[in-house]
Amino acid sequence: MKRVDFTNTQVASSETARDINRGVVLNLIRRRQPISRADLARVSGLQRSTVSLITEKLIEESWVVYGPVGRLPRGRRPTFLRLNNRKAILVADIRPRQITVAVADVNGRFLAQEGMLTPPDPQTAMVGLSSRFKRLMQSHPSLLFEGIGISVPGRFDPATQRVVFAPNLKWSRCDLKSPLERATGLRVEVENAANACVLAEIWFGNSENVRDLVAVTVSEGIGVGIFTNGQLSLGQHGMAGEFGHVPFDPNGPPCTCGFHGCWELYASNRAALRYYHESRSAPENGLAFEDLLALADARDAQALKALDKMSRALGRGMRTIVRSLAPEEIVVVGEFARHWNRLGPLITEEVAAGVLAGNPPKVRPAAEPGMARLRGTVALVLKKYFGPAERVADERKSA
Amino acid sequence: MKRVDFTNTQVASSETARDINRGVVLNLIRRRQPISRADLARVSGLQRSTVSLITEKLIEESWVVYGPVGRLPRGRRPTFLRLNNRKAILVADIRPRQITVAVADVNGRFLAQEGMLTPPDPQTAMVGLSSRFKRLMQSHPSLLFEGIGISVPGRFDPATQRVVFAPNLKWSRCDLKSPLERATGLRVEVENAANACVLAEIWFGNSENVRDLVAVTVSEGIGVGIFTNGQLSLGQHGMAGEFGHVPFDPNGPPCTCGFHGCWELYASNRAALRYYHESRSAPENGLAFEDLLALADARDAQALKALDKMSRALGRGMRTIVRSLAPEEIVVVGEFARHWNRLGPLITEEVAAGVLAGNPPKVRPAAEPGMARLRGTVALVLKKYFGPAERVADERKSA
DNA sequence: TTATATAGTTCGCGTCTTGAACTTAATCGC
DNA sequence: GCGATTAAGTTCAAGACGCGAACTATATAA
Repeated sequence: MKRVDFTNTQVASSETARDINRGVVLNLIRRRQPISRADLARVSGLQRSTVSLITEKLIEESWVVYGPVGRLPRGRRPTFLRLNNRKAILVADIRPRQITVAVADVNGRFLAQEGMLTPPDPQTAMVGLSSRFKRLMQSHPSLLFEGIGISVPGRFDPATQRVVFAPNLKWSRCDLKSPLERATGLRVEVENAANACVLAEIWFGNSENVRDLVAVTVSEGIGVGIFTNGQLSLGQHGMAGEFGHVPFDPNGPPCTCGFHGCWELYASNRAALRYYHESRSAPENGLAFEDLLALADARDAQALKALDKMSRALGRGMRTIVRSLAPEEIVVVGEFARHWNRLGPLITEEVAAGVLAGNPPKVRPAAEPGMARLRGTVALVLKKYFGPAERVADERKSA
Repeated sequence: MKRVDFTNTQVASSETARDINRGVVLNLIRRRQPISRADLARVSGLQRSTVSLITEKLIEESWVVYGPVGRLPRGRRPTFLRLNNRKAILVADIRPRQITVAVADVNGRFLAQEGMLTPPDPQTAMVGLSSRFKRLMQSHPSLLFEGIGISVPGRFDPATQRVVFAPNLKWSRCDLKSPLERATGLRVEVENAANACVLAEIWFGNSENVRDLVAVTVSEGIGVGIFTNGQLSLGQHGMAGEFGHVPFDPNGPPCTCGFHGCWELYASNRAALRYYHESRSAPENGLAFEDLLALADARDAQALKALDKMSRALGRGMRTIVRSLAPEEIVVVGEFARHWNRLGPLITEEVAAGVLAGNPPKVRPAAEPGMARLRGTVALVLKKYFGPAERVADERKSA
């Protein structure tokens, strides 16, 4: 199965048009399934005949299957089409402490899921991941596995195909792709967790037609994924989005990155814990962020105050994102979002108060915070087969 | 239930392929002229026959003309093709104090240029611009004018087609397009000055194959233009790039934008003047930035110190750009760049010292700082006819 | 049974790129 | 000079694709 073809300047032929239309149809089926060919033609603007030919191929490639037959007040009944949920993706979300491995179908639904502790070195991790992936493939013999997607708490350099910056993970410049590809025989895609969250929102969330969106992942640190002009923005070495290490207060304390006063020192889970301990003027103990959330659940005043302070810092720092990127939406991913009813308005308020002109962006929690990373990596793999979720409108003039 | 717009998915046909190839050929001619059709075929990967057909049309549309005949050690001599320099664009660069109006040919060369003082209100400005444009068209009867490009020291909202944020210009929410289009009969394109500088570099500079570039314009304030994935990133309301109003020191002085400690308070021309006066512990007099540069020319110690300080602040603030966007290049536009030999290294040093991982971006002055805005607006108009300067490699699967 | 409405297919046509064959035009060796 | 060689540029049939009209299939309502 061919995938990409990089030539000097990208020229087009009839096949290019076919590929584009194939992507349009496939993505429409994905978003609006079940849908009839007649509706696909109406929605896409393609001819019914063209849609029939394209879907015939998609069915042949087993991306699409026939669904139920519809009912109409008059006329022949439409045959609905939908994605073939036997097409599946293996995914893994690597986090500093734990790795989650899962099997997902083409619709981003999870069919199996398991966890493992994150080993200290990438080699051990790759061995563990390989065996789990192989086991999952064996235990789901009816599925058609199309690839593997990995999300990492760091930046993945598309040029060198390596993880290059992961301060909260101790692995450095490691190659996660080739060992897994060799072990499983499947293509492996790796992406930063925040970027994965962006894809989750764009592919499986309600932001289908949003062209400029930013995802902010809040955990130990802060990661940001940038989606602009309908595409992920990666930057040199895949380093775009390190807003977590943009200075929030230049006179602030030192950060793991080697600099001072980074945003994530004020607005991450660790920051909230620090605020909590400061307010009790007690030394740091082994309290985990999860415990702080539990205290907040129990309406502990100091825990709530710490979360409030963290949220305000989060909102304040987002002003930098708004001024630099002006996204339409900011999606927040993080355990703290469990208290969105209380904390969301604080963030929104800080963001809105800092807008220079125009409407403030819509700030909202992720559709399914716990699944965002994993689901995004499903999209990461599917993107290669489906084409972009949104096709950038081209403003060329026709002579 | 709201009605969905069904025309939003962009489908392709043979004509789409043709348009893409037309753009590839036209841009190749632009960058490599004079060039033979045989070379175009070699470089593009298209067939010689296809190139011939495409160029025939381009010649018919008078975008391209025959050039001199080449020489080869053997074989038939190639006929070189080049852009028709009778194709022309009218451009204007609106700045807080002065507006520059010019005629440029398709290669970005200027054939006429004149200045006017910026009127206090947009209406008067539009009247003045219209009459100058019409006069320039009349005085160049042999040229084929294809459009008008305007650069403004503010943000242009593509949705409403209005200037929405221009704190250094007092005009608010003004429509520059329709009055000029009515008066001249030509299509008008408006864009922010920093974005125009980006286009100047990408189209006419040496950054042809750069996919992630940022332009920083330094004058009264600081403006930033973002180019990522081979496209300008505009954001909601065209507001992307307002790094000038990202907080540099949250405890700093108030800014015209209503907030405190913005970067441009520390790294703009105004900041340098302030540093100069502070060092002399003298009150602000009518000294213009141009005068400060003249003092620096004369090696005035305090003037140089002020510029040094401004440059270091510039470099420090660029760390935010590097961390958030990770561009391959940062292009600096501003009068101060006249002293690049001294100030450039200071900026580069501050930027390089703040890199989290990977190579630091190349920081360099604009190719032709004085012409960048104007030349960029030429590209702004041409882009509509030529298609994007760089075609984004598409990673869709080919069946 | 007939009229009407809708889904989906078939097929000829136009557009575009391809690639081989062909024409044009130059140099070089003899 | 003259043919061999080399390269530029053109011509043309073939192939791929989307279009759109005509056609088939299948439903409801009168």
